[in-house]
Amino acid sequence: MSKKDLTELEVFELMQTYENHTFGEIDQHETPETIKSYHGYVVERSIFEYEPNSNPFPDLDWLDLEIKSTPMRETNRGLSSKERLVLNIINYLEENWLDFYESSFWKKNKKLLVVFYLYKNTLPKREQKILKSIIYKYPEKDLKIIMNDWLTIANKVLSGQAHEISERDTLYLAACTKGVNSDSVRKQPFSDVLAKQRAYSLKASYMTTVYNDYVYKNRKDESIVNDASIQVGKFSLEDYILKKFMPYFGASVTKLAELFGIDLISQTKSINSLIVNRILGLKHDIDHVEEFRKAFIIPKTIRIEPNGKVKESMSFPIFRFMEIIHEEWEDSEINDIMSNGRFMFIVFKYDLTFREYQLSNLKFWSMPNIDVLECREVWERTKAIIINGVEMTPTRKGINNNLPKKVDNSVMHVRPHGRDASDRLPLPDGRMMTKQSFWLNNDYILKIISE
DNA sequence: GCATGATCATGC
DNA sequence: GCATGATCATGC
Repeated sequence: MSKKDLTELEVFELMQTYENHTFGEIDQHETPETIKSYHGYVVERSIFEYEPNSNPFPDLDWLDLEIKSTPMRETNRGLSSKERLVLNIINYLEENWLDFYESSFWKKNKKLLVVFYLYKNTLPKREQKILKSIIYKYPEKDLKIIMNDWLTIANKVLSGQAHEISERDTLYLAACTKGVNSDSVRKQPFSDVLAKQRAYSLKASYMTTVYNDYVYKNRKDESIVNDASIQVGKFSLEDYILKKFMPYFGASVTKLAELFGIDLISQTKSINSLIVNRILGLKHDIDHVEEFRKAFIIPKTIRIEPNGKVKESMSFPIFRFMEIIHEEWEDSEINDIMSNGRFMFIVFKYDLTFREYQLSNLKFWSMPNIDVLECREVWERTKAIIINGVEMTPTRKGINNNLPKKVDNSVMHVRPHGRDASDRLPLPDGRMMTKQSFWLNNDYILKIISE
């Protein structure tokens, strides 16, 4: 039977038969592993029997179905998408920037057959396995966010700023660079400046959530938007979140706690987060908000003290000494957070007149590349120190170490982060050390939220 | 007052 | 019991 006769359901059922199969088992053409898009080649040629191409219409055009393969990898937090899902290249000159439904993105990618496979850097490509294949249609509320993302990209091009496009401009759909090197540039319609070649892509955070939605249907993710929350071109996800906070700006922590029925006693370390949860109307943890996970939005509360300063640096998840020594910066969790995360800072500021903390500001922010480089420097130094053997010196205040300190870098440092000092992990040389994590410097945070 | 080691509160 | 966000504590 020709593959051209298959219905959508039959395509889905066909792909299920390949789950847990390696690409080597599927391949009927001895596809060389040196091909960059090896996995896609194998699926398209050996399962669907056509030559990979760059047509403007979907691969299985009679079904409006575009085929995509994407790697998942194992992390400390379960499976997560290894990279963004790259779609078609953007032709700035020929794209219809006035109508989303006429765009090359929508025409080619309105419906996707996504083949998730398990990536392991220890395995050759032919031994990597297909995990799941799904036929993916964007849920209505996702589509609105995607359309807003597309408009953001379109507006950059229409104002002659295609060279200023950044992946961080958008939430789910992004324009990622695509080309052999930074010399891959293209003309844009409303400026003489050449712009980097880019492709539409779905963010890795988005793909991770799509995968987990599919595999773990009873997940704890909680959505904060519905189909009507966002208006394309008028009201973004960030506008929507801001609107939820608006009524409470200027209110004191005491008052907000009272309003939401939160007991103030013995909750000093969590009171501000609890208030934020209630403002967003959450039942569960703020880390399990669907839209935050898809867009990689990282909520953080910040306190400004009576002296106008941020006293505390900002912590991130611990790293494992035995893992960081084998990692590269590009694959590290902290790089992912700083390069791809979008921070949502909720600021509580001490008011000198009323002598209390008040909810004062909400700010979305992404770290500039130049500061990510600083983080990298700290990370590389941390890795080197751990490989060379950490120096630990007992003092009256605890055990001092020689990992990167706040005074060493303007952006990030390393600090203990555990239940207490006895909460430890092994070092490469067998000694144990209190768990550590990366922290953004308090003065750096103050600078960001003051801008 | 700051820098940095240590610890608390919460949710899963 | 652990991970994590947030804050505390104290020597200098």
